[in-house]
Amino acid sequence: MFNNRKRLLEMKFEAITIKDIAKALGLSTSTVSRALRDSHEISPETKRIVLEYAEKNNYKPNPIALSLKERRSRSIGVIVCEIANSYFSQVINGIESIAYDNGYNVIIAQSRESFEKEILNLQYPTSRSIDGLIISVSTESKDFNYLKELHQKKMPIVFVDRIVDEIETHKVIADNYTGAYNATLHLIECGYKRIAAITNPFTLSISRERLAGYKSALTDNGIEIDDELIKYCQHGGMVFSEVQTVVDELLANKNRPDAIFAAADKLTTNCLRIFKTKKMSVPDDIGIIGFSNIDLAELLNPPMSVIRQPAFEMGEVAMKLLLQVIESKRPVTDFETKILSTEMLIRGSTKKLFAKAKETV
Amino acid sequence: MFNNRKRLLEMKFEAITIKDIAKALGLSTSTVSRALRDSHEISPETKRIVLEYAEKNNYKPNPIALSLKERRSRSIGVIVCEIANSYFSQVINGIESIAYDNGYNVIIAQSRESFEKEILNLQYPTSRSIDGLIISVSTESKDFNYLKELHQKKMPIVFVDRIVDEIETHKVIADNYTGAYNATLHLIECGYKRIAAITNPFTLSISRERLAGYKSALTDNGIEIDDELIKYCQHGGMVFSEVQTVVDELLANKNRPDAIFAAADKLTTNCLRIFKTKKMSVPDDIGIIGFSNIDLAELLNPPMSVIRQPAFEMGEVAMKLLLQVIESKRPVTDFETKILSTEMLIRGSTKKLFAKAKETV
DNA sequence: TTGTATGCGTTATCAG
DNA sequence: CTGATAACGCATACAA
Repeated sequence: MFNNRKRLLEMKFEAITIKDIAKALGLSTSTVSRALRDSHEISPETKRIVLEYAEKNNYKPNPIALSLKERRSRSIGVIVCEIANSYFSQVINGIESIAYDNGYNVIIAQSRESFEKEILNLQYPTSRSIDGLIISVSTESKDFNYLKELHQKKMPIVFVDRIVDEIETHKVIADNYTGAYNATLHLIECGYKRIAAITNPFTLSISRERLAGYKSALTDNGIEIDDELIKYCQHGGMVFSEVQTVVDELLANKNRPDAIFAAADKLTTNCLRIFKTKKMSVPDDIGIIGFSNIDLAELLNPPMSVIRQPAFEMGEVAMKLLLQVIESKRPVTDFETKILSTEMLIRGSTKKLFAKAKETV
Repeated sequence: MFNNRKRLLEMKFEAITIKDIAKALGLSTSTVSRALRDSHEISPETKRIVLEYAEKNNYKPNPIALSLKERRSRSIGVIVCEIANSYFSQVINGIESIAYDNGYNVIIAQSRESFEKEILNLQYPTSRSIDGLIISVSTESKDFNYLKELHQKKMPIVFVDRIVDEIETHKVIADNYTGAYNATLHLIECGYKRIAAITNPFTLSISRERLAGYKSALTDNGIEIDDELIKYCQHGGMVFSEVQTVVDELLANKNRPDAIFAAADKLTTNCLRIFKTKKMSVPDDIGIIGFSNIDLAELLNPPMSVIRQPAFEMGEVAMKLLLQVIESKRPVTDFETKILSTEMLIRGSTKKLFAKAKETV
């Protein structure tokens, strides 16, 4: 490739700058700048001329130059494990909507449940091109030093869903404990006795919270907790075979579970996929309930009930909190944890079972 | 709020700059800059010192300053109507994956099917803070002058899915014609005679392509096209009531259709939702097939078949094309339109009908 | 091999 | 009311 740089410059559109306006109008750049910002110390006549010329030539301030000067980019970073996950895409939807209303850009990156990618994603934009960060940590992440450092350096951070307890900043989560408790309770009320749980690694806050709810529901109803019925998926269900393995283990159990509680979106989806390939009907062969935010779920009369998180709202709340910090309407020390309620959608065959169970009472 | 600006400066972390390193080491900024870039004209000793100091103090170049200097931001813009739509979230997934591999940031904005928002979203980042744009136009957009202007100004643009014919640039689409043709054919083969179509406005390329496929399949099989059976949703199904209205119109038809072809993700989903509220079972009362990329669809033994677009791949291809243009590995005049195949997933009751139809042949 | 000066586009400070 | 100058952080042409 020959003189690439020069060619680039030739080809690329050169937008009009303040300097161009100044030259064309025989003014100084500072006058033009002030006129454009409608400063009171500029004569109406000059203002008119400048504004007119700017309008006609479609002048737009260069956001990058502004960012350099103001040391703020008016953009925020969002890191989630996966965009094409209905829960996270709904969260992002909420974030974007508030960001848009406030003139902020949203830069998105996926960790794909990999700690390494999370760090890499953090590094570049983090250094100085984003004003704040909304993050849901990956299943793989155990070492949060990088985030801690960032936080100490005063980067505004808001955690959504998968939070880090040790870092004191704003957090937005669903009421995972209650959600899991009610889900497990529902299975119990349907008549199931041996209820297994498939969950993400214990390193994730959501796993701990949901597992606690699951356990409480069991003990509150006089069912003993069997650790053999609790299975962890290290990669959060990103690797299909992983879910397959734990399900196989469960089904091979001498004392096979009669129901499963899936503690995360991806796990729920993959569980269903497995039962499909095994040609097992759910919940005739096995009862199942899981966290899920997939849109179509409620439409297709699926064979299971789901716990749904207020994803869009969580995104909105997270972005609002982040804005408060960025625009320092709120000191960094005054942080809070917002807990939003989950919703349980009871339907399909579980519903019938549930009704039957109620009848016999 | 008192001296906000000053407070901001105090609070905000000031990252280390080249200037700081130079001062600390008693060197000039240019020497430091060159040492960091591993220039050959710097002595190994100096390099070592600089690199060591930079490492120790966790120096990171300021991306914004770099952008200003190099007149490129290493970030691209993506505009879709809705992120929380499984098709688009999968496209974005593909875009992000290629962008990440090449060190690009992805800035996302939603038009929410509104032309006004599309323009507004375009304006800010477009001016100079993105190096390229991937866009899927909104249902509302009829006037593409803004995009044309952008294109003339040499902003690299790639269209995905919903393209603009008049603008000569790279385009990535699914084979909508064939997808719609096969979908309609499938309904015909299932024994349906009066097949309605619910579609987005004709202004969208996908609507035109899909409707053409639908019509061809009908005429090829000796079925007359009935314009009363073709219904348009001006807001692309974003407004639920809109879909409800057209479905009601169809069902109120003296000569009621026995099947429906839904020509877009959102329309398919909302059709199902309507039949659910009407307590109509699909396809016992009415046959239905539609475009849909929802993940769970294949898992729940849904009552319908779907046409699926290769969303992730479309995103990947779009980003690769965009990179070629941005890094001028390819002249702007040499553009191409990539057409990727759709996939039809036949299942549920439609499958049984289909099998029965085949038997009787 | 290193340093000085300049510019990227903008705004703020100070001077006129 | 307006203009010259410096600065934001970095890279590079030119000097030494």
